[in-house]
Amino acid sequence: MPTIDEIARLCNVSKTTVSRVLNNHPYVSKEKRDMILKAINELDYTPNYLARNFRRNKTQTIALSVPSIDHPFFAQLIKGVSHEALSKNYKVIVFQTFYDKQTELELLELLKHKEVDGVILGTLENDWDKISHFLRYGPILLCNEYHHSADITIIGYDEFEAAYMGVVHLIERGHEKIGFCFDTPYSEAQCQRKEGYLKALQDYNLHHRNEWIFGELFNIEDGFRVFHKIKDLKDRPSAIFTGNDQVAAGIIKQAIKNGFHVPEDLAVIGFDNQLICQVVTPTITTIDIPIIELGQQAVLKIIEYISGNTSLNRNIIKLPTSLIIREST
Amino acid sequence: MPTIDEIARLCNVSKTTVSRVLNNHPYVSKEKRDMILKAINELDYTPNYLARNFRRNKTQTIALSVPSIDHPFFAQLIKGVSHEALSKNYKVIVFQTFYDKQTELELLELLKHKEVDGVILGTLENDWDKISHFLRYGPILLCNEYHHSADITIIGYDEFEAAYMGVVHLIERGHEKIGFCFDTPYSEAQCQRKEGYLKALQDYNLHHRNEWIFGELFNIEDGFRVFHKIKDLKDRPSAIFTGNDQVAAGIIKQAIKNGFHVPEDLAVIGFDNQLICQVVTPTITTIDIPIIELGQQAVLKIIEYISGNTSLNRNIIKLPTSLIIREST
DNA sequence: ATGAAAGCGCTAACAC
DNA sequence: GTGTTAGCGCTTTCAT
Repeated sequence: MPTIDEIARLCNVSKTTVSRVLNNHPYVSKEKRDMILKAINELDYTPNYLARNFRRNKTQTIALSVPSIDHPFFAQLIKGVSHEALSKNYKVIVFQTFYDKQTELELLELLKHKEVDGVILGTLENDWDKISHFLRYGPILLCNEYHHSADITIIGYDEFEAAYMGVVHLIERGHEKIGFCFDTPYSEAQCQRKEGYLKALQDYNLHHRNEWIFGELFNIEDGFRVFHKIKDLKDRPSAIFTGNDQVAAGIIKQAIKNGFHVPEDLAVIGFDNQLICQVVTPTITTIDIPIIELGQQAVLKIIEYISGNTSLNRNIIKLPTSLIIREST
Repeated sequence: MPTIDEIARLCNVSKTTVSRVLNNHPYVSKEKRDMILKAINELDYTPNYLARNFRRNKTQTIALSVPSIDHPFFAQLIKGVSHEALSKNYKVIVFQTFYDKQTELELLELLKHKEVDGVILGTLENDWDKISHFLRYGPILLCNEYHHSADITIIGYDEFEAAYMGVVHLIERGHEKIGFCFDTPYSEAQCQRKEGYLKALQDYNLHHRNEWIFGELFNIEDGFRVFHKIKDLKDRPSAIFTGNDQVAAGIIKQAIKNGFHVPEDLAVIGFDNQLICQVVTPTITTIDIPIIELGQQAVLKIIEYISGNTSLNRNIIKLPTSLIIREST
């Protein structure tokens, strides 16, 4: 591959001038510019980005963490982030934590090693004080997760309100015994949802039982399992807020198989508004989340920080959610 | 951040010695090694990978192209690739082509710019001669796509056999009028499937009609649409090979909605064995593909090429597939 | 408007 | 075993 020196030599100019042309700097005569451009074309020259990035001390890369790529919610988040990043000339490396603390810390090492310019955490496995320590190596922001005090930008939606909205919908459908599902108990986002659930019950003078609350639920198979737990209960809820379309689909599938009518015997509400909602019978009522926008916003913010235009500070951005009513409630 | 020079100065050694310790070279006295390790620890020093990679002329990054991330098949492929790459100390950047030729060529520019060390194409949008030109900048290999003559490693499975197996299953279930779906007509992989379909019909003395063959089918919504096309046919197929679980799910969903019995009125077979097969009613018969292994193999191969241990040549690797019989056939 | 020269942080060929 | 030295390809002062 030719280098900038060869172009310079060929054109009888200094490499400074070639560099100026490459970077669209002013103060290069049209004459020289044209000559250089011609040489670049003829030699099929491209700047070596490895060298350029080294010199500029920038990787033009951002890291995105997700628990697992093959989860529809995160696949969409990745899509949003990748698309926006690309249009801003950034590359994205996706890092799966598999819900593991250590793996998340390894991701943050990328920042320390100058392998990425910034990190978007789409999931949060460690306590914040383990993570904040890495802020001195580059910007980090939270997307789709929440922390009560971290001094960084947090991009998400109102988890409390979304859960409240869903549970109120169930109540308005006449349900008085409503269950609740979540994934990881240490997620503050999940805790906010639970508060929304409890607040809705309280506002309508309803009560819950602890045995109606189920944790560690992530996918369809978990939904299969939780249905059987519900079925075996002496005092069963008549409706359930699942917090996850996959879990909702799993519950519905097993419910039908076991002779339940949905929504009559068990109403189910999902979360995320994934395509699966439209394909399950009955179709699934759910909460729509603007996932793509979540990713876009995160990219725009992290680039702002990388460029140094803004200094890091606490900044909560909440995008709107909406209830999508279908057949399962 | 401290540099290698500071460590060297602190320890009264040359940076060469520090570098040797960093890279686990032999011939460093235990005494100096310990002293250097201690200094590294105290100063919280990490090598600057931007500099190291520049020096070594390696990015330690591979690119993976997929049509779209939020497609379950590709999400799993990404998962397989990422996981394997990580364990080999490579980063992965995922690139979505959105089935666009130009976007694919932009991805290959990464290779030219030295932004990645190698490329795994999980989809193929351009003619091969447009792509082969980039081989001089680094290794490229095909995963899940096929080309009749490209002189590179191609990792996939026997598309012909998989389709043949699926169609024979339908025939054995008593069907004589069998339809076929595909996504893009220019994909050689898809063409091989079609040949498998035709061969199966031929071996059992059956015929097809051109109106039973449907193209440009990718997702659930496309499945919705194709069902209506089938329904409106005067002479309808009684079974359909969809080549895609999402499409199968869409067809089934609409079929049920329109009073069809599945599989009695219309048998449907999917492809990929995604989780969706287990959640749709009836559950979907499909072809299982070892997607994760596909990704792993691709990574191992590309790293072999990057390391220069092997020179590029035509090499077809086909992993085994299997029929998973469920309720939709 | 242009060029000379320094240097980013690291590795490796070579000498001792 | 260890150090000296050159240099990867580029950008960026600074001088002219």
